[in-house]
Parts: sequence; structure tokens; C-alpha cells
Amino acid sequence: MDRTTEEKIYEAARRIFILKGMEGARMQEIADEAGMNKALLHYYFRSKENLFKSVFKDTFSKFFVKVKDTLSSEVSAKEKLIAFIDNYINLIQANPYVPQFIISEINRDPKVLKTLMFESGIEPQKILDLLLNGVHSGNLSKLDPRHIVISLLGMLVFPFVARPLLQMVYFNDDREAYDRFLNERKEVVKNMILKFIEA
Amino acid sequence: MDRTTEEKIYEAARRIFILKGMEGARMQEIADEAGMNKALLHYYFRSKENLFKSVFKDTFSKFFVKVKDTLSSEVSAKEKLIAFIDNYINLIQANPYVPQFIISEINRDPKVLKTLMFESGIEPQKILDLLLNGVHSGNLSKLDPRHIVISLLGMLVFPFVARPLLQMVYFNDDREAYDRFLNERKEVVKNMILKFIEA
DNA sequence: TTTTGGTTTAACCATCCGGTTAAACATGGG
DNA sequence: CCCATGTTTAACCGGATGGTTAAACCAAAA
Repeated sequence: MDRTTEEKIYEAARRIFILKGMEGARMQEIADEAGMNKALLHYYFRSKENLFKSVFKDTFSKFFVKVKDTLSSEVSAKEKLIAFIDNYINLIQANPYVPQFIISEINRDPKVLKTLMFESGIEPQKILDLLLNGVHSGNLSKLDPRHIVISLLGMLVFPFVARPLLQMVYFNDDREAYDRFLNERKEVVKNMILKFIEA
Repeated sequence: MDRTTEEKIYEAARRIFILKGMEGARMQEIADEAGMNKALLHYYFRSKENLFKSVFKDTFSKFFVKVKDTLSSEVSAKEKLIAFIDNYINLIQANPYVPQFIISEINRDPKVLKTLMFESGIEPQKILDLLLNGVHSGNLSKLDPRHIVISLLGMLVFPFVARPLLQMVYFNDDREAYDRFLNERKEVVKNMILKFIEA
């Protein structure tokens, strides 16, 4: 518990922003969550906008840096793909609200993306390379690999961002049942993707 | 142009809410969009909450009623599936911001869902039936059909809700290129799903 | 012990925003 | 023509909210 005031504020802000977004979050609420006086938020971060950008930038890039790690090891393309799926679901499960947070915020203000892509050295092309290099069976050579990447991401991310809806509609709002379902996902998605690529 | 004041307000509200969400929308902005005095919004809809719920309820159920239509004709299960994919992409293309709107709002306040599911006679089970009945080849009998439905929805919806990010990262922010990509999606998704089901 | 610097606090400010109100306006019936 | 009813408007209200300020606090240097 030797975190500085600034760190406590930042972490509280992160929790609140991820849950409620820029528009839904209140500076007072963040101050309460941090157990600090509201003026301190401005003392350390000057404005809400500033604090938010700081949080968003970190959250966004951390989420993509970890993706990058997955793809840097020296194994076959197929193994990389499998590792990617495992790790990505693990990552989302550890941060279940982050995808919805990112999607919401880039829709609210797509401008921030432009500055973000430069500042953080993110190379999303990497995921494409994974699919381009190495995997060259039937369908892939014909098909734009972006279709596969986006299908893959959709299959992985959608169950998390649409959780309240899906859990209610297809699982009688049973939290645990839905959690079990999400755990099964790894194998199912691997299966679907590999079946398609190798077909 | 013989719409009533109430209709003009409602339609303006629909546009604004879908674009900016409940929290991002301003009553004054809706009034301006409708070309009406702000007090009229309260005259006809009493409160922002009310106006929003009215819009959300309609938008939500219309989006699912149309899905239902797709599935009621008398053709083979496979043809139904193909028709569903076609119609669903058409539906989203005609209302590209609606999925993100719905997802955002149910995450912000999942409670409204409960009341909504009763009031509107929506039967999301229908999509499941489509897959359960009729399609009985290899994988399907073993696999929870909800995995397939959710994969399918993910593949269809994700390219729209994550558009700003994907368009920038994978298409150099070229709007037209991304539109072309979205048009290709129908065939690609059909292909992927059928390949998996029939494998 | 006093001074000096950063840190923390309560009180305050200005603006935004949802909502209200009372008066003006329009229209159709008597 | 006048009244009754529904509609529209400008002005206003109060609370919420992001942000500021000046004073209090505290620890380390001198």
C-alpha cells in the first residue's frame, strides 16, 4: 500500500472510466473511489479530458502490446494462431470491460485514434502477417486475410461486449452458465478457424 | 412533409440518440435537430428518460422483428441460414450505428432489457431453432448451437461496431475500401459458416 | 526553530442542462 | 366574433458538475 496519491487517483480513474466511459464518469466519483479530495485530481492531471486520455491511451496500448507478445515466439504459424486465441480470451477475461470501453470511446471520438496509433508503437499489421505468412492452404490464398482476422476478432470479442444481452437471451441470465460458456469458447473458436483455414 | 410535431421530435431524437447515446445526447440538440422548441420535447414526452426509452424500445424490437421475418419462410434450413446472413447484413448496413447503440445502452443499464424482453414479443430462440432443426451434420450434433449463433453474430456485427478502429488500422482509413469490404462480407461469412457446419 | 516547498482541503465559481411556467398564439365550434 | 382548447415560445429555475482558489498542513532543509 505504498502507492503514491497520483497512482491511487490514476487507478481509481481507470476503474471508473472503464466501467462508465468518459461521459458517464464523474470527477467526484473518481475522487471517492480513490479516497482523495477532488481538487487533487486537477492538481495531478489538470482536467478530466487529460486524466481520461491518460487512462485510455494506456489501456488501449496495453491491450495491443500483449497481443503482439503472443505472436513473437518461434513456432509454426498454426501454433501461433492457437496461442493467439488462447491468450486473447485470457486477456479479455482478465479485463472483461475493456473491449466495450475501447469500442465505445473510439465511436464517440474517432479522432483520438489517429494520435494514438502514432504515439504508441502499435503494429496491428502483425496479426495479419501471422495469417499471411505460413498459412497457405486452399482458401487462404484466395481470400483477403483481413476477413479472417476480423471474423476471428468478432468471434472472440462479441460474446464479451454483448454479454448482458446474450446472457439474458440464451442463458436465462445465469452468470455461471455464461462463464462456463466463455471458457468453452477457446476450443470452439480454434476449431472453427482451423477448420476453415485447413479446408 | 406532413409529419406531426411529435413525429418530428421523435425522429430527431432517434437520430441523435443512436449517434450519441443517452448520456451524450442533449435535449437542446434534439430540439434543434427537430427544428422545435425545447419545451415541446417535454410537452410530448415528459422527460429525457421517457423519450429515450421510447426510442430505444422501438429501435431494439424493430431490429429483432426483422430478424424473425427472415426465418419464417418455408425453405430448407440451409437456405434460411443463407437468407438470414444476407438480410442481417443488409439490415445493419441500413442502420450502421444501431448495433453499437444497443450494445452501449444495454451495458450502461442492463435493467431495461428485462422489461423489454417481455413487452416486445421477441423470440430470440428462433435463431437457435434455425440451427437446431434441419442442420444435423457432423459437428452440429456435438456442439452447443449457441456457440455457432454467437460466432455468426460476432462475425456480422463486429466489423460495424469496431469500424473506426478497423478501418484505420487495416484500410488506411479509406471509407470506400471499407464499404467494399463490408459488401464482400456476406459471401465470406456464408462460406465460413457453411464450411464449418458441413464439415 | 524557522523557513520553504510541495501537498491537501473546504469553500467557492461558472456553466451546463433537464425541466417548468406563464404567457402568447392558433384554430375550430358556438 | 369570441371563447375554449390545444400548441408553441421565451424566460426562468435549481441542481449537478468540471474546475479554481486561498488557506491549512506537513515534512525536510537550513
